[in-house]
Amino acid sequence: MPELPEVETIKLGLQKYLIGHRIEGVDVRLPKIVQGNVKDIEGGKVIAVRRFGKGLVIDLDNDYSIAIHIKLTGQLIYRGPNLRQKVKLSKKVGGSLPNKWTHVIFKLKSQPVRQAQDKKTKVKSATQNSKATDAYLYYNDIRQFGWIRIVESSKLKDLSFFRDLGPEPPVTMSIGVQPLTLELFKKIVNSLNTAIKPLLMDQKRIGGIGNIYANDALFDAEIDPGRKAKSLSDAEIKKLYNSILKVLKIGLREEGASELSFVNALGEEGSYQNHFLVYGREGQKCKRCNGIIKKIILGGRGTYFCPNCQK
DNA sequence: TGATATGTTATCTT
DNA sequence: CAAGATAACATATC
Repeated sequence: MPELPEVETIKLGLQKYLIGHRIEGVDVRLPKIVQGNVKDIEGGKVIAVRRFGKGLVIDLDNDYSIAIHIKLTGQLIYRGPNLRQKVKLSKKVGGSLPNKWTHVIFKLKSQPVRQAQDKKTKVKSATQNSKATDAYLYYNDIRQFGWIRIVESSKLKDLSFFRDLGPEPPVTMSIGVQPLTLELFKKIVNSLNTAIKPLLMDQKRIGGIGNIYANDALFDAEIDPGRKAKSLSDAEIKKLYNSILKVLKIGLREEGASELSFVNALGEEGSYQNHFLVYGREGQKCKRCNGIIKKIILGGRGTYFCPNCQK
């Protein structure tokens, strides 16, 4: 599912391709996805793209921001002049864009490419300036759970999702929320009597971890997902903390897991799904011992673990 | 055909 | 009030 590594992958793509583009207009095909007034972002230029947990923010130069949560099946796909040649859309996009799952289209104009002109053509700068090209950012969402909110940049913190987001594991260059240090993690884990896995996935306590990485981190740390958080020893907490950072980093390296509909900002798949430690491996052999991976429901979510080596 | 999957939020129960 | 359970959302896929 789209979790920290997946959303970070999209963020990096948008940073690369979207910054400098001006929003010409927004075509909202499914109104329930968008809240706020799209007129507020028309004419605004993209100056930054940020990520908070699993949430994305596109900042404009007119003091408005676009806050986005892709939930389970959202996709943000860029098409425009910054694209390198031959980018093949994944099948998960559902055909050429826009398609029946495209609910919002941001129509953009790229800024003129100044450095592209060489010395000889300096004279042409006037025409060059008028040569901004069209670009598009498509929001696709099969299950329509995601949301896009137009909000004044200064009021982002008022959105409940951002306001209530817990500290997140420090695995990227810059993070928008408080970093989850080992000390902080210890404090959170020690103070709660809930099962450890639902705790890892609780965005209000820890930001960015979802079902895939929670399962894999607990497997890596050899901890039973159903253990009460309070019952973990300091050594186990430390091990789990390191496992969380480890699996998230591998997820980042693999540019996310293309489970369900995840694709990056160019519509390409990630590859962490080829590296799952336990996630989705019900009935298969444990990668560490002879155990058979079992699936249970914890906190209403599918939970995979090896009863033989996760204690 | 019907069960399943899932992140987040809302609502109800304990 | 905290925390757990459950449902709701929507739809492709098995």
